[in-house]
Amino acid sequence: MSSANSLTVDDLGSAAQRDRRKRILDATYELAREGGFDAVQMRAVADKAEVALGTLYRYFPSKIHLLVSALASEFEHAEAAFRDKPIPGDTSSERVIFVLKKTTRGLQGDPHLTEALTRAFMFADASVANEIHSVGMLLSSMLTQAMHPGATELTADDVAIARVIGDVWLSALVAWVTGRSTAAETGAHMENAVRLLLRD
Amino acid sequence: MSSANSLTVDDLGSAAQRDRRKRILDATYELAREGGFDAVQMRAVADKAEVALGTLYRYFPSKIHLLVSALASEFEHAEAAFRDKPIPGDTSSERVIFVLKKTTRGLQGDPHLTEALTRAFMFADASVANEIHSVGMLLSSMLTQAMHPGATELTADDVAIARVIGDVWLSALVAWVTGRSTAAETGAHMENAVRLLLRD
DNA sequence: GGACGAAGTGGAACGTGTTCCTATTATGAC
DNA sequence: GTCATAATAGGAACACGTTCCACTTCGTCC
Repeated sequence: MSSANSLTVDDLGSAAQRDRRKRILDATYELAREGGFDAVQMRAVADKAEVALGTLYRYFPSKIHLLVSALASEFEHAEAAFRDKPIPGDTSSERVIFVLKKTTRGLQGDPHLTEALTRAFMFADASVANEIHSVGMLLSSMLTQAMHPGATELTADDVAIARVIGDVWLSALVAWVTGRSTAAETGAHMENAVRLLLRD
Repeated sequence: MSSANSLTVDDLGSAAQRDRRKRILDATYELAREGGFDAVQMRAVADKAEVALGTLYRYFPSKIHLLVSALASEFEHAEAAFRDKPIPGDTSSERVIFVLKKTTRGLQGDPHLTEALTRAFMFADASVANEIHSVGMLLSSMLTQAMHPGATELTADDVAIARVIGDVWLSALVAWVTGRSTAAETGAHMENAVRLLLRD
C-alpha cells in the first residue's frame, strides 16, 4: 500500500477523528454542490470543516484524494440502494439501462457535485488507485447485478461487457460535465451502447 | 464562437506568427515528451519557444488549450497516415484492432507525451469544445474507415459502434496513463470490446 | 499527576497557472 | 516617411494546491 492514502473510517480510532473526517467530507460535498470542482478549495474545506489545513492534508493527502473519496462514498450509497430491492425490467438491457438512468439522473440533479467528482476521478493518478478501484468495483457490481440478478457465477464476457458499459458511462459523464453534450444525448448514447452490447 | 479559442493556423496572417505558433507547439511537445503534464509549465514553454508569457497566452488561452491543440495536431498526423494506405485485416474487427493497436503503440512509445495529452483532454471543459470536437471526429473517422474501408454511407449503428469503441479506448488510455493498468491490459481490454461489438 | 509521542492548530512560504501593466517593436494606411 | 494600431516583450502580481514549521492539545503509560 502506498503511504499516500486517505485515512479510511477503519483507520480512525477515536470518535473525534471519525467526526473530523465526516465534517471534512460534508464540507467537501457542500462546496462541491455549490460551485463544483473549482469551489472545493482546500482552505475553504478546512475552514468549513473547522480543522486546520494541515489536518485536512493528514486525512486526505490531496484535493483529488478528497474528491475521489467523496465519490466512492457516494457510490457506496447508490450500490447499497440497488442491493436491497429488485431491479425492474424483463431483459438484461432494460435492467442495465434502468440502473444507468437512475444513477445518471441522480448525478445530473447535482451538476456541480458531479462535475467536481468526475473531474477528480479523471485526473487521479496511481496514488489514488485504491479509491479508484473501489469505485470501479462498485460500478461493475451494480451492472453485473442488473445483467444477471442474484447470479453468483459470471462469465468473462459478462465482466467484459460491464466494463465496456462502465467506460461508455464514464466518457458520457465526462462529456456532459464538461458541457460537450446534453443530458439527453448522454442518455441516448448510453442506451445505444447497451443495446449494441446486450442483444436480448 | 467563444472568445477563448486558440489561434488556429488560418487566423494567423504573417509568417512570423505561424512561426511563433509552431515554436510554441514544438516546445510543448518537447517538454511533454521529457516530463509529461507537469513538465509542460507555461513559463518553460514560453522560454523554450522564445516568446513572452503574455504572447503564449494570446496564442493559447490556457495550458489545457495548448495541450489539446497539440493532441489534435498529433491525431491529424495519425489520421492522415491511415487515409493513404489500406488497412490490413479481413474483417472489421481485425482492421479496427489494427488501427487501435497501431495508434496505441504509437502513444505508448511516448508515455510522457501521452500522459500530458490525455490528462489535458480529460480535464478540458466547454471552452475547449472546438479542439475536442476535432479530436473526436478524427478518431471516429479512423474507426469507421477501418470498419468499412472506402465506404461513403454509414449506418447509425456504425457510428454508434465507433463512438463506443472510442469511449473504451479513451478510458483504457486514461487508466494506462494514470498507472492503473498495464499496456498489455489496455490492449486486451480494447480487443475484448471490439470483439463484443463487431461480431464478424 | 507527569512525561512523552501523536495529532491538531495557525499560518507562513513556495510553485505554477493565470492575469495585468508598461514599454517597445512590427505592421499597415495614407 | 509618419502616424495609429496591434502585437510582443518583460515581468510583477495574484490565486490556489501543497509543504513546512513552531506551538498547543490530547491520549496513554508509569
